[in-house]
Amino acid sequence: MDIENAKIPQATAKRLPLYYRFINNLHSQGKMRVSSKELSEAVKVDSATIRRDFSYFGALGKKGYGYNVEYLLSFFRKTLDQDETTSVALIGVGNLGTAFLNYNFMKNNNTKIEVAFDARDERIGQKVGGVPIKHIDDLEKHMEGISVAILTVPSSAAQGIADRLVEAGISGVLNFTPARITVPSSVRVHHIDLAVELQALVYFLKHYPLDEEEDSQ
Amino acid sequence: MDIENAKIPQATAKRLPLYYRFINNLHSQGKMRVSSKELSEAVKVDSATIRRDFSYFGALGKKGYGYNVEYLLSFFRKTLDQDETTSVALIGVGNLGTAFLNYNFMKNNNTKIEVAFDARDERIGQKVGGVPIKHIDDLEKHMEGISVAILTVPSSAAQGIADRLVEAGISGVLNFTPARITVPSSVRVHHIDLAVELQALVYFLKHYPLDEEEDSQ
DNA sequence: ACGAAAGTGTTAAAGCGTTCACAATCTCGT
DNA sequence: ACGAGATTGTGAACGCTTTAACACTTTCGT
Repeated sequence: MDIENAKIPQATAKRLPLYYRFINNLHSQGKMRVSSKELSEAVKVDSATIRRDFSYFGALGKKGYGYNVEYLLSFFRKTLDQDETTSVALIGVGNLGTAFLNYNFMKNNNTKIEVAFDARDERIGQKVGGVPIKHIDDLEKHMEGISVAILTVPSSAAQGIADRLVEAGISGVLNFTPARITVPSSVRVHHIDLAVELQALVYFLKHYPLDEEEDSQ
Repeated sequence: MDIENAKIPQATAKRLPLYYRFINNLHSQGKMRVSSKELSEAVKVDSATIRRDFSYFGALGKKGYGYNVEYLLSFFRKTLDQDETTSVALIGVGNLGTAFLNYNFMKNNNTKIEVAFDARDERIGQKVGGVPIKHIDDLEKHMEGISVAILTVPSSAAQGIADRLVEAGISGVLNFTPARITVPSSVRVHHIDLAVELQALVYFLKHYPLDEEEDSQ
């Protein structure tokens, strides 16, 4: 099954969760069918791109009709492995970490934050968003079955914790610290740098024509 | 001056804030020179890409030597308009919003969050991270001189507030809600969807070979 | 039952971004 | 003052992504 999946372009793969959520919305609104044009307006992705994306999975739609919402939904559920849950740990229960814990990921997602870690004693033993908080010193004791970590710690602590996560066998890290962490090539790291995002937006505003539009990602 | 700037690829523009921060770090460490190779290891961007990026601004380095940190720094300061501050409003003082307010943006940036808005009465009048909180009903009264908005509200409120921001003359929106907002083409919107980022990371882990590495953005 | 309208799936082209590879240039120790 | 070593800036190749465009299929109102 991976042979087929491996052929899907990365750009497409990044849009799948987005498609899935909107199709989910349509379904709960009771909508039965949808065209690439309609979907395009909702998710702000060119309709040709949507058709192309879908076509990597075969012929999901019908010419002259569009896509059956129910069918699309069940297809995406399978494809995104919605049934098989990925266990996630969150490191650093500050404001950003708390935001994540309170976000109801299970609603549409195949991921669950099983455990959170913090360095402050007064936090230990509490639950936030239903997730128990453990002490960062005990990281290694609670990492069984965890394959992904969300890193929302001060940037000075990032590399040290990353090293421990790698040691504990992590597969992927979502890094919200400004620090660019170094890990073995077998570990996938995605950086999301809030300050950079804001600064980049400002740069675009100042230097790019203000009347033709592309979109974020 | 825009004629020159408009030629810079978007991918490059997105990396500029990142470069700027690391050059800043080097400078405060007292480093006098840096090569594209060194910088590459720090920011996790291919050294050829860095040289290419820099070359869009002319010849910033010296062959056989590298780049003078001080010169690079002053150049980037100019280029990123570090001197001219952009005023930002933050809408929605939840956990995520609070994280932003406590982030010291002025440290390295040309942006300042001047005002925050929330719908909960008990929040009004407080300050978070030095930023005063106003009631969302009074949005229009406090938007003078604000050109960018950070949207950290519940997604159900996103479009309504976006409409009001547009009415108030906003230029750019950093949208953290899962909702894809609709705005005139003269307004730039960047979406950052935390759930999608996490889900995309998981998807990559499951479906892409685990031993060759690219990087986030 | 037919024909116009709708809308997919895909081929082909254009656009963008990254990376290779190396000539040109500068540095620096001796 | 020289030559080995370092490192840039960039032409060219490559690969990925988007977009245009349209043949083909299905729908649906009359």
